[in-house]
Amino acid sequence: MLQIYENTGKMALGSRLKQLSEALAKQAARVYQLYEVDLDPKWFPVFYMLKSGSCLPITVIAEAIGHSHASVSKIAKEMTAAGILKSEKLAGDARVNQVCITDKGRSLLSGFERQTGDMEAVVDELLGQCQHNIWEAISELDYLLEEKDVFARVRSKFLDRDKENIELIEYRAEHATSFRDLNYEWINKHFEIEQSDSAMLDDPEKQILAKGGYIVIAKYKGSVVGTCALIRHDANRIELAKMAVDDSVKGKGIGYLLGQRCVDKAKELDFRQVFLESNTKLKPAINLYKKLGFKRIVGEPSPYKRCNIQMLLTFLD
Amino acid sequence: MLQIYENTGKMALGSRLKQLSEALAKQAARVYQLYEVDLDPKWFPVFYMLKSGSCLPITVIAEAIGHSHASVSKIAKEMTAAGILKSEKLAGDARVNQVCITDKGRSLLSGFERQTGDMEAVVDELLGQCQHNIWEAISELDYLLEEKDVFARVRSKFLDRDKENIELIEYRAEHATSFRDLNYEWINKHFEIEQSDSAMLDDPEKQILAKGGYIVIAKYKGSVVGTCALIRHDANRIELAKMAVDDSVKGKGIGYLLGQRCVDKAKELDFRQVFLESNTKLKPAINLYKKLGFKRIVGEPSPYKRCNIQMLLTFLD
DNA sequence: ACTAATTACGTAACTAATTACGCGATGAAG
DNA sequence: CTTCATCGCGTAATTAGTTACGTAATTAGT
Repeated sequence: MLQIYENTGKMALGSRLKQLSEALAKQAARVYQLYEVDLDPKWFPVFYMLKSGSCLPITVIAEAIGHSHASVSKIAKEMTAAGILKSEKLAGDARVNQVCITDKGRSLLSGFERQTGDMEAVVDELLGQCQHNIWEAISELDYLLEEKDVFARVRSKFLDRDKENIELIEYRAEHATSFRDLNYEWINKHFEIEQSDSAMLDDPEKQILAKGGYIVIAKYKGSVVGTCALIRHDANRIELAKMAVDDSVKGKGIGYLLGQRCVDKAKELDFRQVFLESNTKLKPAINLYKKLGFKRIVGEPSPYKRCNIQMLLTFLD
Repeated sequence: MLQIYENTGKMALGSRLKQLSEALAKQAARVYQLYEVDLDPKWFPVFYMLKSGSCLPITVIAEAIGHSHASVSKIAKEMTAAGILKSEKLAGDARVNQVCITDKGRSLLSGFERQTGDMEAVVDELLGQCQHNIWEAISELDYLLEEKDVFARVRSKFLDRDKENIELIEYRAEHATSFRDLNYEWINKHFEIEQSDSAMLDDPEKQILAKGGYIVIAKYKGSVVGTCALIRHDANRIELAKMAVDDSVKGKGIGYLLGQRCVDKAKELDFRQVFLESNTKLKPAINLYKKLGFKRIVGEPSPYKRCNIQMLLTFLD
C-alpha cells in the first residue's frame, strides 16, 4: 500500500480505487499479450458489445460501456482499419453509423473467449479468497451514490457550517436602503419596475409594516444580502412578497430561510393561509416556494404585470 | 450500473473500479470548487505530502503518492509557478531537488483542512451505510495480488491448458536433424561450436545412446521444439546435457519438462546422482536447474570452454 | 584513481481518455 | 412549410497521466 494512504484516511477512497484498477489494467494488458489475441486492450469493451454479431450505433455502444461517443468513434475507426469491424448505414436515419463485426473479427472470437474465460476464473478465484466482497461493496456504493452523490453530501455539510454565517433579523429603519436596492436589482434583472413597486420599496414602513405586515432581513457574514416580506391585505389575506437575495450568495439556502421565517410569522399572526404571486419563468423561485409547501392556485388577477402564477400555503392544524 | 457489466461477469472488475473511481474524482472536483481553495485537484496529493512543512525530494513524493517522478516534477513546477511551493537544494547531494510549502501555500491550509475534513466525514458516513466494507476489500485484494498478481494467476491457467500441446517422446532416428539443428542454434546464439559438440550432435545414436545414454525430444503442436540428453560417462557418472528449446516456445515450461524427464530416467537407470555443466551467464538455465534440484559444486574441469559452473543432483532415497 | 553503473530529475514524446465544436440529418413548433 | 432545436457522429483541442531519453551527480568495482 502506498505511504500516503496511511495518513489520508478514507477520504482517499477514490485514489485507492483508481490505483487498484490501474494495477489490474496493467496486468490485464500483459495477459492480452500472452494469449496473442490481436486485439488492442482498449478495443476490448467495444469488441465485447459486438461479438455476438449485432450491429450497434456508436452512441449506443458508448452508453453501454460508459465511454464518450467520441472515444467509441475513434476506437471503431481503428478497429475498422484493422479489418475487425465494418460499418453500415441505418436504413431509416442517415445520421446513424452502425458498426458490426467482420469475419476476420469473428475469427478472433475463440481466442478471446478462451482468454476471458481464464481471466474470469482467476478473478472469481481471487474474490473467493477474500472475506470482504468487493463486488457487492461496489454495487452498494454505486447505489448510495445514485441516491445522493458525494458532492451533494459534502455540500450539505458545507452549508450546515455556512449557516453560522447567516443571520435573520427583523427590519429596522437602517435597512431601508438595502431593502430597496436588493429588490430593485432583482426586479430589474428579470422584469421592469412597475408603479406598485416603487411605492412599497420606497416606504416599506408605511406601506408594509404600518398595515400589519412584516419584513425580515438576511445578513451573511455581517452584511445585508436578502429580504422577504409579508403584506397584509385584510384580516384573512396575507401575501409573501419582496423576496430578494443577492446573486453572490445564491445557493446557500438563504431564500428558503427567509421564506420559512415569513411563513412562521404568518402562522404566529394567526393567519390560516399565505399566498404569493410569481412568474413561471422563475423556475428556481417556484421550486423554492414548493419546498416551503406552497401549491399552485388560480386566484384573482394580480396588480403586477410580471405575475402569471399564484400559489397558496394553507396551514394544516 | 452500465449495461456491459450485466454480461461480462467479474472479469470486468478492473473497469468497474475505474468507473467508480472516476465518478468519485469528478464529484471531488466539484467539491474543490465549492470550497474555493485555490488548489488544482491534481495538486492535492503533493500538497498533502508537504502540508506539514517537511521538505521532500521529488522521487520520495512520487513513491509515496504512487505517481511517476516525471508527473510529480511537472506538478511541482506548476505549484511553484503558483507560489505554493519552493524548492531548495539538498546540502549533501546536488542532484536532489527538495520542495516544500511556502507561506502562501500554508495560507491555504485551513480551507484545505476544512474541506478534507468534510470529505472524510462524508466518505466515512457512506462506508458506514454499506454492509460490505469496500476499504477492507481493497486491502485484501491488494494483499492477494502482492502475493501473486493477476497475470501470474492467468498465466498458470494458460500454461496448464497449453501443456496439452506439449508432448515428450523418446529420440528416434527421424529426429536426428532436429536434434542437431536445435543444439547448433542454441550454442551459436551464446557461444561457439567446439569440437566435442560436433561429434555428439552429428551422431547421437553412437555417441550417446550406444553408450547407455538417453535422449528425449519435446514436440509442441506436433513439431519438434526441444531436446535434452543424458550422457553416460561410467557406471556412476551420468551427465544432463544438450538441453535446447526453440525460442518461439520459451516460457512454456518445456525445458523443465525435458529436464524432469531426464532426471526421472537417470533414477530409473539406477544412478544415484546426475551432474551437469553450464555457464553462469545463462541465468534462466541455471534457475531451471536449481528448480530441478541441482546444486552448485566444484568438480573436475570440463572439456567444454563455455562451461564455468558444475551442478549436481543427488537422489534422496 | 579511473571506469562503469546507478541515481535524481527534467524535458519530450506518447497515450487514452475527455470536452468542445462543427456539420448534416431529423423532428417539432409555430 | 419553414425555421429552430436537437441528434448522431466525426474531428480537433485539451488533460492527466505515462514511458523514453538525456544529463549531471554520485557510488561501486576494480
